[in-house]
Amino acid sequence: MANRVTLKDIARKLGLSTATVSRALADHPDISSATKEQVRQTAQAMAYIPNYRAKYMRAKHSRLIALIVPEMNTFFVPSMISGINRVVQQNDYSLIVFQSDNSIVQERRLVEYCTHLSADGVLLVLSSETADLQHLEVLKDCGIPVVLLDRTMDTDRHTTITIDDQEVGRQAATYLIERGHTRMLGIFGDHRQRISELRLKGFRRGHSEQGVPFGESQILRIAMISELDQLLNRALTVHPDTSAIFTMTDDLLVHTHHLLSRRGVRIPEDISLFAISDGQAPFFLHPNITHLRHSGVEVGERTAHILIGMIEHNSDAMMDIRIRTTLVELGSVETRTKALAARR
Amino acid sequence: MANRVTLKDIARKLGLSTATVSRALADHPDISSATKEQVRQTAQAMAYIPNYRAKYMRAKHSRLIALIVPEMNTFFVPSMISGINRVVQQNDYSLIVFQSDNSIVQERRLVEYCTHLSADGVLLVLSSETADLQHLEVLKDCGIPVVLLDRTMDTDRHTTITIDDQEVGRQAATYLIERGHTRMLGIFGDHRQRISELRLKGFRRGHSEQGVPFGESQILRIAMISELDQLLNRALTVHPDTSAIFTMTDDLLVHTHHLLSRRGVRIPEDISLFAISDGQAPFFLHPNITHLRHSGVEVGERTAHILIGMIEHNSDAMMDIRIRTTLVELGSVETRTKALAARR
DNA sequence: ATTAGTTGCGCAAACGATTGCGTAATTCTT
DNA sequence: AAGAATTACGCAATCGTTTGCGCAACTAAT
Repeated sequence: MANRVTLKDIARKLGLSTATVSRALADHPDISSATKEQVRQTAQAMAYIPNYRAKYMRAKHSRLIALIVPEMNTFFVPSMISGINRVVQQNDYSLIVFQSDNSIVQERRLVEYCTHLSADGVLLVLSSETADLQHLEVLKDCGIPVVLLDRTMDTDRHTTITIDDQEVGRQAATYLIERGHTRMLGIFGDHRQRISELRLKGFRRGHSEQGVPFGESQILRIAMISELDQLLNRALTVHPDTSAIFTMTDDLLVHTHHLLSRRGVRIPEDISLFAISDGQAPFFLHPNITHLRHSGVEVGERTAHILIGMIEHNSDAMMDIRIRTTLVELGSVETRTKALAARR
Repeated sequence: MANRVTLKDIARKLGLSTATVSRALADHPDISSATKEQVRQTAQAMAYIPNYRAKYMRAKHSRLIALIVPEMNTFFVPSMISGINRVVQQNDYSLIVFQSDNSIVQERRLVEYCTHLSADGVLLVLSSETADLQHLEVLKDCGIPVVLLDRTMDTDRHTTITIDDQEVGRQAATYLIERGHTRMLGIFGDHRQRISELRLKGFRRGHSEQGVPFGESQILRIAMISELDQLLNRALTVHPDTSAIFTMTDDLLVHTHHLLSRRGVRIPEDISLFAISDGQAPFFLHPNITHLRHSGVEVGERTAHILIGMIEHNSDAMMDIRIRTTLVELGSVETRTKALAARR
């Protein structure tokens, strides 16, 4: 509340005009170096702090980038934010983070709020309730570029950044099948999200390509983590011959890992475990988990670069970018030669 | 970039003045309900979006709350952010998150940036390099309230919110000693942080109160998680009779847990494990880890409430608030009756 | 010595909203 | 019916900057 020092104050003190002071501080060529030095010193002495709101009112931009995530889940999102943050800061923007709590109502509210703030760009990870992208039109109207990432939808009106979810699902199935696993469980997220359906689709395709049957009862769709316990128990009862489990996220991985351990299941001797992961959790679980690495930091960094590019070049070329994943082989998958032999 | 609709545009279209339009939209009693309705409709039709920067330039506030964290570590910070976020949103503020990467230089830069933004308040988790609080004076000068949380310093000039770190350290030691553990390892964070030193101090006191010796070689100070492996190995070699390990954070917990598992150590049969934790990780590790729960969400919520109180009541009563912790007994600590008997 | 060019600075408008004050038209009072 | 009170709106200043333009003073060129 303490009224801040303004350009006018400096100007008055020095007997100059605010225009001159402003230009001096901006190192404008019209101002003599003597004056510049003087202005700089008194600004310093008077503890002058520029008012960005006033500054950016005239400019058409705010150097603010908004990120809306459904939740700060424990694994992927924090690394993603780290990545985004780094790039955003490097380019002299600020990141403002919102959380939609997986609610479309909140998501709509937040998107609208971005326009109020005149954010220069918006990064959006869709909530699980989001069924269409109409609420993003207001951003288009304001000329605010949007990039959808991680949890996206099919769209030709927005740039999206994901991994090739279907391909990654296929790779997972293929990897396990090639190591002799023919009876496995696939644990997937909320089926309303495209990411879940794509990874599942790929997982199915991996099976069919290899001629391995894969039935509905081998699929677990987990909308809330608390459901996992019961569903996993049931599936393992129905399929006592399960030799491998695939989890499509870190959250699912760590909880599955725990439930298996509690059951006394040895990994990988009894059941192999394979995941899509940001690459942190696999290293503190025992044994370390073989996974397809999907780096949150990298996703964040690339996304931020792209958004900033869109902002600064005013481009709205719609792209659909796929981040590569890398296979990290650790100790959680066992090769079943017998089973393999039997199949041949 | 598409130039947005302003009050002036609406006014022109309706043959009114901007003043009337502004008041109509603000539901000012001076305006007739007929006019209000008309204005609201055209505003809607023209897709009018208020410009918050202009709005808040006159007001002395921005409804922006800044949070500076050293890093988005995988456990405590995300839950804390969730908690903060909830309260901030409920009170119609927005949260803007910055990351200092544990660098004092960045922290300084970010604090200064908060003044540029005219944030209404600042939440600060100190970086490990921060040795004094001088860089916060500029906030005081601007009348921006600050609350230090989680990783703080001794100060009588700022409100701080932590758990009673020393007491919690003491409780941890006491808990383990009462269950017959007299040879334990304590794993602590960066020693430059007060939080580490306090928890260690309490841990020591717990020992001395119970008359149990506790030497330097039983202490591991981990500034970077990569050092843990080597230091833990060495300590376990020096103290092969170690029957319990205490970790002061979730990060240290999960990595310690992994290293122990890799060594083939059974928990709790061979070594008991006890932690201070946000309460998530203990449930996905096997066995579940007995811990003193230190809820990030609660810390975040309470902190946000306090800061908002300071903002809105313009109070600068310096407080030092302690969040309570709760003991959650799960399966990672074994009672050593033999050892206990021997001691008596 | 006159013209032309440069240097250094101020005036004032503008960004988009809010708000104290003034005022015309209407309604109420007695 | 004349004054008082109310209603509904507009004028213009204001928040703190930036910036196009104008202009005086000085230097350089002819």
